[in-house]
Amino acid sequence: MAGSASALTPRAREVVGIARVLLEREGPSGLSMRAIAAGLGIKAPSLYKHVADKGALEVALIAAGLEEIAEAFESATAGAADPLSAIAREYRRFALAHPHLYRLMMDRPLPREQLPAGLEDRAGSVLVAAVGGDPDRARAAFALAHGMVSLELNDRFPPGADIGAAWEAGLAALRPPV
Amino acid sequence: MAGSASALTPRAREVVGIARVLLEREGPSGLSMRAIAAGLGIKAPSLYKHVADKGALEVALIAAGLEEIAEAFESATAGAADPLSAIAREYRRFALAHPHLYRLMMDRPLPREQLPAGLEDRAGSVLVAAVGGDPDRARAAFALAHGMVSLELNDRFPPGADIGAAWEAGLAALRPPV
DNA sequence: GTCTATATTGTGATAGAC
DNA sequence: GTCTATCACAATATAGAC
Repeated sequence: MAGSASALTPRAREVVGIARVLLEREGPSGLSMRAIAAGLGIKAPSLYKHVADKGALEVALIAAGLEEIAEAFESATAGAADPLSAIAREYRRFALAHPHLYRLMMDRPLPREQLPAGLEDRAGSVLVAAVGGDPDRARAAFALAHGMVSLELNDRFPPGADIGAAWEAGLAALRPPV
Repeated sequence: MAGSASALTPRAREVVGIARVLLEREGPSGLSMRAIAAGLGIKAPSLYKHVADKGALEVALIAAGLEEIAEAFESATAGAADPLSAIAREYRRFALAHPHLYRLMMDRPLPREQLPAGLEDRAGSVLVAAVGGDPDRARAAFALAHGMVSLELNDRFPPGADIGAAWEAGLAALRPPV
């Protein structure tokens, strides 16, 4: 069975909440079991009563991020005149607001079997619609967006670059014909 | 002074060579000073007679990769009818052939002050020409390419996806008008 | 549900002899 | 240019008491 979303106990939810704060504030090296435990005022071994291991904790963080993105896409495109631009805006906003979470979500294969069923498709289908129905075009748009934010987060564009203009150049090319 | 390419001694070049083999064969966790030394038949502390520290070693790996890409771009576009496609083909080939080196090169800010002067621009100017002269379009093309290979390397496309078709959809949109 | 104590394994790096 | 010995540090995770 794919998509067995292991239900979290309330205390486990607190653990994940602290983990997210720590990740976003200190970066990936701040995401240690010791630090998470300290954030809750307990000791590291106690965490293992609430989450199986560090991997399960990371999966919970990833799932939460994906859900946020899917929701943002859905509400941003509802009745939008230019849904592709709306999605792009939300995508960039999410990545810049949560750079460490974004990297945790993207810099590795998706743990598909441990994610709620259908979660991956939720954001995907909105994007396919926004480019006019062609899945290949949607994948190119996904790559454009992921490439843009990942280059921006890693400071890979030259100092004077107009990142907004680069986005617009890419979106103009991929926008569906009127 | 930017671009102070610290000249490597012949022995240092051997160290970097082994490091690259190890990185590509074992992944980033295989790139330890102990393992590199073992590959040369010496002990880890001896490495510090040849390279300042692990960071300098990584910079040397990154510079070598960038030079390979710049050369590939230059020879692939010389007299090419469709230079953008030629660049895309070389870019993807490089990333798929050296996935761990590619990630080492891309998943962090560029160490610009420690790189040979002009290296970053070499690949960049070829790309700007290939999209017709617009730097914003060139940055969108860069993002598309980086996004495509990074999603492919991390298995982020759904199982049935036609990655070649997604590339073509993106390139068709960014190709300069005839 | 929390604790202490501990196992296990790893890392990069330095001092100083030869 | 290489060695041995070692520092200093960090990590995830388990056992077993309370």
